Amino acid sequence: MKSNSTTMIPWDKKTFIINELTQAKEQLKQLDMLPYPSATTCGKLSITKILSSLENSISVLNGIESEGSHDQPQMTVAPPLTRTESPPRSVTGSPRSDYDSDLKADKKTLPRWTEKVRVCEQMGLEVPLDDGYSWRKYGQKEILNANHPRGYYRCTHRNVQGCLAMKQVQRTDEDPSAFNVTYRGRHTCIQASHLMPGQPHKKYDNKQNKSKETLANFQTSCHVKPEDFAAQALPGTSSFSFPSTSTPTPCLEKESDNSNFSALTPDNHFIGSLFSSSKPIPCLEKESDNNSFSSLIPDNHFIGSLFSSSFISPTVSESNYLSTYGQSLQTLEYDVNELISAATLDMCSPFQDLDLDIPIQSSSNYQFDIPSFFG
DNA sequence: GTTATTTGACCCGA
DNA sequence: TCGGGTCAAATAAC
Repeated sequence: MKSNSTTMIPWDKKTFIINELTQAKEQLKQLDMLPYPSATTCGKLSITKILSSLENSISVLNGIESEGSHDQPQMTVAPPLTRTESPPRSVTGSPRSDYDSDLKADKKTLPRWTEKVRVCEQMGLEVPLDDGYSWRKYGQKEILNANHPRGYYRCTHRNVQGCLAMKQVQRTDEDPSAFNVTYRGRHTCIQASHLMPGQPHKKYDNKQNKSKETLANFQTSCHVKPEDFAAQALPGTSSFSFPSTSTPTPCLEKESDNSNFSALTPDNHFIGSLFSSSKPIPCLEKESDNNSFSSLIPDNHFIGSLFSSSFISPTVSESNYLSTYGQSLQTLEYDVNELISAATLDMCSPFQDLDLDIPIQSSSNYQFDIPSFFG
């Protein structure tokens, strides 16, 4: 299990990151000034959110700058804690085991954050789609003043690997297609292996076939330049489209207080999902209630917040990473690519976690080499 | 047979 | 006392 308490950032790199974040912010501001066609209003919103995320990241880094040693400033990235949960207990009231006692102690300090997940009604989903982890439902409860019950889930590998991750899922009253998902604790299990490219989630084997077809088509026929992405996002340019597929790829929208990405093709199909081999992605909207998680992600993943939802757990699914990577290409171009390169060189990169060989070049003529990327 | 889900009951904090 | 969270037996699904 990785450390999630403190993270050290060399002083010169921190300054560099601040500069790069600032540049990225300015570029996004310029993009934000451009008019958007109606089909890309989600993207417009995303830029606003990204700007917010950048500003928060910069302010946090500046905050570090003003405190402590300049040689080795410390960035505390531990997420905010809530202690609203009563410890587990046995029916008899007696401790069940030392293991459970440990769980009891650990659960008091579990991080907690909430995301709002929206599913497309046309998908016919009754619950938010799998977030890449395996969950086991252990309870459901009617909640006072709520029209819908709250489901309680814990990590499937809780008993085997002692993973304390849990989540609560509750449909919102105001929007039946939206769910509030409250996570507690981070995964310490080895689910990353289930999520590596080429190893689809077993629950979605059938549904993945068409996504794989899409991926195959995409791999064999696309070389994507950042300017291509930009062109389709900007008005007055020819629209970009991916190879046709029999599977409409639903849109995905992630929101948080600090970051937001929507990578939508002209017909509102989510680009990132084309990078995903694990499962189809419904129209999701994730909205974090936790500010600090967006900018400061444990394990030095804070930079990932620029391109992802509010929280990236250590073993986040590849679809999240891949899709957000595509989004980064689409929206941030040169400066941010350079920023990613710098940040991932010396920090614990989410891409490194996934052992992905992603070529990021500091060139305006950069070509996203899909075959080698997926090779 | 194994694993996951459902659901009523129990426990605990506010 | 009440409401939220969890347990665990029963049931369903694979």
